[in-house]
Amino acid sequence: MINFVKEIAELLKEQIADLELQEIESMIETPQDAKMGDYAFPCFRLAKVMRKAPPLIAKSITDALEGNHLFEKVEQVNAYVNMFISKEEFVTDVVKEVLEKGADYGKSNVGEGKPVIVEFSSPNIAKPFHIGHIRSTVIGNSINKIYDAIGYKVTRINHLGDYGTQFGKMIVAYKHWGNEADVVAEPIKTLLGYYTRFHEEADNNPALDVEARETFARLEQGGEEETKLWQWFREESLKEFTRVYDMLGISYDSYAGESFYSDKMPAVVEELKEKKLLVKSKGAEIVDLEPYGLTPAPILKSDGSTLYITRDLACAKYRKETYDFYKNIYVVASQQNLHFQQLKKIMELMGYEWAKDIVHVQFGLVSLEAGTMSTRQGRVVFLEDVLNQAVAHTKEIIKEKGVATDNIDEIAHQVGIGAVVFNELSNNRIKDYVFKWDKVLDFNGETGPYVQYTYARCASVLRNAGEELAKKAASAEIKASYITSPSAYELAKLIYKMPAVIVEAGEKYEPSILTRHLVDIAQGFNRFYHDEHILVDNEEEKIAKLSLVTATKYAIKNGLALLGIEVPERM
RNA sequence: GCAUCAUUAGCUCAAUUGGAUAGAGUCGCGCACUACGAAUGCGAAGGUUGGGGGUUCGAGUCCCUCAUGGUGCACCA
Repeated sequence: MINFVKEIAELLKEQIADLELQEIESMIETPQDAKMGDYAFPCFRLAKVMRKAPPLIAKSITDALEGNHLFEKVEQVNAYVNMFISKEEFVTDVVKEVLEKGADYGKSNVGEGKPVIVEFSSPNIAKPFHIGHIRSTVIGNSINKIYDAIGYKVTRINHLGDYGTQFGKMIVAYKHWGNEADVVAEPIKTLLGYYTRFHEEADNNPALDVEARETFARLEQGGEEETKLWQWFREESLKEFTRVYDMLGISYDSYAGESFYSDKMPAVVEELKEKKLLVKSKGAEIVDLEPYGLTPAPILKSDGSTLYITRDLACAKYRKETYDFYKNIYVVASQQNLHFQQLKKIMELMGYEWAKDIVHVQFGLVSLEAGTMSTRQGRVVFLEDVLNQAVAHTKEIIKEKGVATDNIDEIAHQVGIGAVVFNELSNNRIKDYVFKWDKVLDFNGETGPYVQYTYARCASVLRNAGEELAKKAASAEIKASYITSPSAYELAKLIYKMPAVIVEAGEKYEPSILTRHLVDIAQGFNRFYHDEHILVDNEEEKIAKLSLVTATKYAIKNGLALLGIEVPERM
């Protein structure tokens, strides 16, 4: 496919000797309003080097570019050079490219196979998997897919919260009041019940806390009974998590959680001591980060036991040794900002230059209308319930609309789950939001179902055209002059832009950039669909238009796949 | 108190990282189903980009300051 920006930059370079090619390339813009051209070049910055008024520079560049086969028209407006690409050439190029690449359209190799780790979801064992967990889970999944698509070698890790003093409490509670059958029937709700009961009883009975600490100590030392119980809790919890992951179509390369690093901590602590970073303070062993504007990081408690950050230090080292990562990405809430700042700083102080490759992809808080979520106060919405509700709601709509299908369950699943995921990936990660049922279940406007509907519409047109024509549209030479109308051309431009959008979404760890672009493509198609009749009598025209429909279909399908969303052929 | 993130149309959010007249969706209003799917499209309306300074050819974007809100501030994870 022609790289227009590059081609234009080379043409401009002939006119502007004072700037580097790369700089010129970065200055080329695509105007917000199509009336001002496909590409624009602002000349303000040239005024100083060229010692001429910007509009005059723009004029001379415009004159020089005019007549080049690449352009249909070149205009000077004030300090801007507005360039209009030759439409037929452009549309032919885009459609051909998409049809050739098919399922691979949108992929690239900017990563050159470099290894990247994405840690995401990472729920705590024996705690409910609620709507707040959707963020890390869905954003992380998408970042994985995007990095894979732009040529990195990704490793997907679920860093389970399966370690810490809380498990001492859990084991004690189970031994006092537990029942095996209840745990098997409903693991998380039951275990959570034990956990809250422990806290209630411990308020009046401090002996329980002592017992919990001792129990955890035995667990750390590999005590047989404790280990067995802990493993059982872990397995049962994981079964519940997996149910949700299956619904979302998510899988992992590794479930190495916190406990995995328990035997790797002593070495790191030793290393910190050797490098004289560890100091004693108020009974604990800490790393003093005050010179760097951070609060001190405790590494060992007064009783010598370890902490969350101790494990994360061991974890980062292990990952570097095991995967030799180019980037180690943590998709974790912004609340843990300080933790990751400390982690990076300590790695840096230890002399690891790759500390800079630790990336904290943070996101805002999800709350409920009643306030922030609190499992103890029963103020919580379970993710599984949201997914099930969305699927059920979709099923009703499908019935209502009388969609002719014999796999209503599959479609309801694709659309219902897709709606929830798309909604999550629509906004900037950093924004806080309040979960509202009617918003998740609203399928009009800029939503997942809207984009999926557009896909189904493409599929429908191609079905109506018949297999033979659809095949021709996917392979034959097309008469591009039939698809250069404003709406067809705008649609082609949006499809052309998608691979670059995917790279940008990856570089910024921001799937919403892709989500929004898919809405643009869907809007572009629906406008085209309304403006023009596709299945006309003239066969050449029909095939040309169908090829654009086919290209749109691929773009939407491939794009949604990177968000972790499937597409229905009808809905 | 310190740190940090946010604040853009009634509501939910964009804005090519300093560029042209700040754009979408939604709510409400007015239209369009006897063409290929109305989970759609079109039109009108809606703005002192939280306030105030500054930097420059040019600021929603960068700097300072104030206000409001979220989050975090050593032995939880």
